[in-house]
Formats: sequence, structure tokens, C-alpha cells
Amino acid sequence: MTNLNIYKEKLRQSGLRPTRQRLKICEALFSPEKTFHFTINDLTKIIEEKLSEKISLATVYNTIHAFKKKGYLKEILVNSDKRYFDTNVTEHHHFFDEDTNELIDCSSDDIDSVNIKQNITGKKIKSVEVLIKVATDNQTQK
Amino acid sequence: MTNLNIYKEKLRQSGLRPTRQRLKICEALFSPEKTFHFTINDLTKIIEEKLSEKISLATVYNTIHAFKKKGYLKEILVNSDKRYFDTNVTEHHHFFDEDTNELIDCSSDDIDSVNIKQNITGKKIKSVEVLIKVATDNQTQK
DNA sequence: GAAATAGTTTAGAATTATTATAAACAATAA
DNA sequence: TTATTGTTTATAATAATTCTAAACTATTTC
Repeated sequence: MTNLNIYKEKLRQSGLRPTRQRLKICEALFSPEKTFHFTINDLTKIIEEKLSEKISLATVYNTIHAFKKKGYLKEILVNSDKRYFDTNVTEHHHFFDEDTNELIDCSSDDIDSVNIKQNITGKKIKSVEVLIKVATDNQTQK
Repeated sequence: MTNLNIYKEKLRQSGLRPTRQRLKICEALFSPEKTFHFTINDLTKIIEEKLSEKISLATVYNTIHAFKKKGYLKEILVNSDKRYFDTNVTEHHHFFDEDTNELIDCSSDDIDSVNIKQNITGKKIKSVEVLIKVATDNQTQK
């Protein structure tokens, strides 16, 4: 309940009206203690089943894109089958388990900072992301 | 012409029959001096326009997937709008220019090797890929 | 507060990329 | 040369995402 006002403020601050649907989505995304990864489908299910709210798919898409644009979410690219989003928007990296198709955070502590010696002239580095694909030993690489 | 036999051999070696279509695709992909990035659409156009060959879309998809599986191609994930493939299958990384949507190789020389301190237990690291998003300074981050 | 406005949601249609299908065809093996 | 097995093709099917325009809601203005 107290979170609700925080979400309202958060939305207003970025020029998004705090509608019932957006607040529900905020609740699903930002009330869990731990950050997590999800697909649009996952999220729609969570909202329907756990929060007992039926939100139109188009709205879920709209909202997720708006949130991504505002920096409330990150999109993580791991394979071409699924689009994952991440509620952890801090600088971090990922393991992708090819056996289970699971995406696991790799904190910046678990990796030495990536040193880029040569950049494209005239451009600024906006982000550096490392994706580490893992599998059991006998597994073929994708 | 001499390349043709190399491609035939390459295909046979990996259990793929050297058909007219696959050889044309090999020509488009592996005869240029420099490696390059492409989408399925790009490739289909190149084959139609430059090599004056009409290959069914389904075959292009099939072949690209077969080649990827055999390690003749890599898929590069940069944004969710387009699926890029890379004829450079050596260990390397990428810059992605958000202004132009251009994908640029980042040789292993341009980046210090990534040191991963902590791995998932029981798993083997299959690949480590770094994606560096760049843009002109005033550009917003995607 | 009521009306005006600007932004949002919705169901369903449209679009797009990709994969499946099954018949015709081509490469290889016997 | 025939049989076998793999491949190509046009087209249909599927699936994810975006578009549309009408109904609705939050905010602003009076």
C-alpha cells in the first residue's frame, strides 16, 4: 500500500500517468525483494494469476516499452527465441545456461572490469555488456 | 571457380549435400575478402541482385541455420528488431552504433581479455561475448 | 466540482518474421 | 540406372509484436 504512492510518484516524475494497469505492473515488477528476469508472457501470467488482474496484452507491451525507455527496465539479449527483460537496471552482466535456458545475473564483482582500448571515433560508450554462455561439458555450443 | 570445390568439400565434410543453392549461399558469404554482418533479408537481396539467383526464402533460412549449427556462421544479438549473422566466426566482440544501427567488429586486440572470477557450478563456459553500445554524445541510450 | 483536454486502455485486426508441410526434385549410394 | 535419402519450393501456419480507432480515465481549466 505504501509502495503504491512511490510508484505513482515514479510514474508522474517521468511523465506517465499512474493508471491502475501501470500500478499493477509496477507492483509485479518492483515489489519483489529480488530483481528478476522475465518475458512479456511471464509477466502477463504473473499479473493474471498472482495479482488477479486482466490487463490487455497491448497495454503490457506499451508499458514495458515505456518503462524500458525511462530506464526502469533493461532488455537482455541472449538468444533469438525469447526477449528477456530485467528489473535489475544496475551495471551488470549475465550467464546464460544453455541447458536450461536460464538467465543468471553476473555481478560486476564476479568479473574484472572490461577494458576497451579502442573506441569508434566520435562516439561515446553507452554500455558494455558481457554475456557468458555456459553448459554442461558434453553440450554442444549454440 | 576454384572456390567452388572448396565449398563443396566444406559442405560434404559436415554432412550437407553441396546443392546449387547452398553453393550460391557459400559464394555470397565466404568469397568476399572481408567478413561481414548481415540479416536474412540482406542475404536474400545480395543473392538475388548480385548473384542473379532466386532462392526460396525457406531455403535461405534452412541453410543459414545449418551453417550456424556447423559453426560457419555466428549469430550476433544487438537489438530485438533485427537478427544479425556474422561470417567472422573467430572469438571477437562488437560495437553497436545506436545512431546508425551499425554493427562493427571489435577485435580481441581492442579489448583486454575478460576475466570471469566466478562461474556457475558444474557448468563450462562456452563463450564470452562483449557488446559495446556507442552513440554520439547527445544521443539517448536505448 | 463539471466540462474540456490530453493521455491511456482495449479488443481485435494487421503486420512481420519465422517455421511447418508435403509434393517435386536432386544428389548419392547400391 | 534405380533406389534411397536429403533438399528445395511455394504456400500455409504460427507466433510475436504493432496498429487502430473507439471507449475510457486522469488531469487541467474554468
